[in-house]
Amino acid sequence: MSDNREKFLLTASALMEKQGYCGTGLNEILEKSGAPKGSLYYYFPDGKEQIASEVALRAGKIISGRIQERTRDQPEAGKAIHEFLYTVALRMEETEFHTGSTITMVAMESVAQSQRINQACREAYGMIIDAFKGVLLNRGMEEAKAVGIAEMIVAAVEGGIMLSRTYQSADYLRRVADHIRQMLDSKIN
Amino acid sequence: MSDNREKFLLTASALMEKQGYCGTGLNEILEKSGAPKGSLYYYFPDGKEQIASEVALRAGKIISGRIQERTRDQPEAGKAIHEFLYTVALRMEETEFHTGSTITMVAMESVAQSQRINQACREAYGMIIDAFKGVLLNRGMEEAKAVGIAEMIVAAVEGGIMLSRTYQSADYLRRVADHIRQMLDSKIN
DNA sequence: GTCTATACGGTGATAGAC
DNA sequence: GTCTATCACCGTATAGAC
Repeated sequence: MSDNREKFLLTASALMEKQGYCGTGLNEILEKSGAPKGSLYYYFPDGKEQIASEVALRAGKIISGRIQERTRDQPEAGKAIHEFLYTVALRMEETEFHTGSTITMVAMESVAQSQRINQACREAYGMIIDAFKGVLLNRGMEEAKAVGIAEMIVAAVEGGIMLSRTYQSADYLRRVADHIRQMLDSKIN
Repeated sequence: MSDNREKFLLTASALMEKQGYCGTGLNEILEKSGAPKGSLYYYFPDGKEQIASEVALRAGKIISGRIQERTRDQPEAGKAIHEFLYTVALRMEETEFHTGSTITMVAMESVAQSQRINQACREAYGMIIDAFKGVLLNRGMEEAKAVGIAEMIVAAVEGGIMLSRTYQSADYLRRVADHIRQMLDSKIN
């Protein structure tokens, strides 16, 4: 829990979110973090692979945490998730669309690169799916149905983020959010 | 339209689909394609950037073409798209999940890398969205509605492919396909 | 915990001969 | 059209001093 370790991981997250795993060099992370060069392999003895794994897990924790927090006060599932996704869209605009896809960036490359990173990405996505599932369960949806719908939400949202990133317009994600809300409202039957 | 140029582009497509833009080296493409080393910058004077752009555009053409062909004989939109997506799922299983995401792989990295590649990815996604839109229009859906739904389909499918890739299970994509069919059938009202 | 130095292979790209 | 040689730079990782 050292300060320099934390600084390093934070910078690595930002850079990999923007450029991906292969596109981000250790030297670049070192530079931008301002962390001491000598301590890299002290904190991360397994090198880049370990760093990327921790970046993915960290993102999974943060995002699932945000989902829980920001949906807490809204009793309707559709409205709660819709509001959350709109804040994500806003954040994408504020960060020049270099945000909202840490896990995706690392996950896509990991399949051909590293078993360890791939496993971390699975766990990270698992946390997010579980978070959405929790929102649905708390509003009275039955377990079996909630898992499937939570997966659908994650798929649609990740795709929407990807389109928004490519076209540099958060409206793709917003339309996905609108559709999800509409779907959830109709599923209440 | 030389043979060696074609060989080269084909190999580049396969490798970038698997490993992404930064993760794929020109030397690797050269080796695996068997194309002559000396002709790389003769066919692609703008280097890697040009290659990736052509890879993305090529993928857009191929995929949109497949959508048109394989949905032609099925009069119901929901069923047609569902069947198409199931063939994609099958193909993912057959290729160890290194398939179905050429544009996505290149697109995610391109935003921070190259304006030119990014533009090519927009056009490529445009072709795919148009292809799905065409399927819906041909079955009688009105224009304005069709664009939005086509975008939703692409978002959900891309997200589903990404989850399938990460978890090495085509069932994520299949569940997305099931959901899309259900959605389209209900939209007929 | 942090530093410096360094090893070693790889990267995209270019020049000039044939 | 293709080849070879070569460029300058970058990548990750390690060793050993402090």
